[in-house]
Amino acid sequence: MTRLPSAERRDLLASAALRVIGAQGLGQATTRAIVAEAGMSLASFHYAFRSRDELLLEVMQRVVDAEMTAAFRVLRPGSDIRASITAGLTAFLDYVVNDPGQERALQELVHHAMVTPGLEGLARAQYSSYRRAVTTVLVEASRAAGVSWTRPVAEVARFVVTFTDGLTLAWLADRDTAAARRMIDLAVDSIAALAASPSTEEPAPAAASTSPQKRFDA
Amino acid sequence: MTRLPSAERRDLLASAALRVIGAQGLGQATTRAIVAEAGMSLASFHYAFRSRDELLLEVMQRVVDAEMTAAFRVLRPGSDIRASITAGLTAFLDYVVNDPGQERALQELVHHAMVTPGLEGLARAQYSSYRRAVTTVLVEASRAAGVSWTRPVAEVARFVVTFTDGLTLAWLADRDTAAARRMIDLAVDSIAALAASPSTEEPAPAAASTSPQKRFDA
DNA sequence: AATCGTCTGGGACAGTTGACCCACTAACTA
DNA sequence: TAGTTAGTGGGTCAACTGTCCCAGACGATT
Repeated sequence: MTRLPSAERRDLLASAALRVIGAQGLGQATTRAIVAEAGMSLASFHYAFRSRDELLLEVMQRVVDAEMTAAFRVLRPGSDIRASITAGLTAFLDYVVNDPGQERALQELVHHAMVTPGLEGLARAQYSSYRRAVTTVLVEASRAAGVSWTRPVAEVARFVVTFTDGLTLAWLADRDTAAARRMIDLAVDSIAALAASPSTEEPAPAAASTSPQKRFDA
Repeated sequence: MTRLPSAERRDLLASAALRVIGAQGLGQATTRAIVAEAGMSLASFHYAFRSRDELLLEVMQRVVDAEMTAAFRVLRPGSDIRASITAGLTAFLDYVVNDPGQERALQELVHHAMVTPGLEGLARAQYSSYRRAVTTVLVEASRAAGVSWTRPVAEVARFVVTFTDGLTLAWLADRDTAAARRMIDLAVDSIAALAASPSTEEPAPAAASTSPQKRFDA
């Protein structure tokens, strides 16, 4: 095998681990399976990582980054808030459909973190950075469309993440993309109902209560 | 250990396995850990089950049943569709909060089924029976309230399940019950927006408002 | 009471796993 | 060139895992 700097080797092992976890589950992601996927020997593994747990930690951090940069990068906020939301959710679904393993791995790693002593906080952190990314997107989208959210943006962001998580899990289980797109349609209505135009009194589509007339910006 | 009929022993082992999986994850749910939790010997395990996989299969089927009977049993459809939805979702959240391990175990088992050859269909089946149960509840609730759904009930059911899954995952990760209840408020608006009184062509005016104060009653 | 099938406990076994060690090689440096 | 560091391969180890076996104990039937 060619000689590689340690950092790059860690990279290779982490992405190999991600592939194995996505395809066969965390339980099958043994050090041997991972190095086989990466095409190196066991010794190289323990040269780059002190232990399997250390690798898993690196994989988790890496996945969150990838998720945020890749899934929401495509968003192009426009003047129509509904179109923006649709585009964002559709891009997310496409991302999942395109690489189901990564998403599967992500969820399995979250579960792993939840039950592993010392890693409990990681699941929480993963989620909070996840929501923060969505919050940024939401603020940007509402600004571009000239609307404001009728609930705190953090709350809207949590709602969006709640939906995408459920969407992901369902799609991973039954791979019904058409049904997933129908869910996006419904979700768009729900989320758009939380946006109100401050200037013109255009009634929100369908009907959801925008009872507290208080507006939340950024 | 006292003498037990085989069926009851399978029962004991299955629920012990469920507890172990919920508390420590599927990876730690070894045959030894399971029999220790159940308070029996290894031999008893292989007397009741041919293999660990067979036990896991039984656990999965059992969990779906428990979920459906326990989580939705409490629903008492009333004349107000919003109240019915709120009650249903709140009951579900309470169920999760009350026994987080079971829900954690459920999700982990779904992931396990998704990557295990021969069990791929089980994840799908689990979801479909899950949705069927929700469908039943929705039909009952709309009938009691004298409203109809503006989208196919199956679609509404999928929407509800999508939401509850996302809600569950988020709560398991950060245990923020107050935030979860706020999500329920938002979801209730979204779902109620899909119900229309058949007498009027227009969707329900959503006179009921989202009051952040009434978050704590069910 | 004798017998037989049901059930139990302890122990054993082979395979797998994470971790590690040591001799070896390639690249860089002085 | 010689020396030093960074990286590698293969083999090894103890621990753990799922599974199995066997000697025996219980309960019902005869």
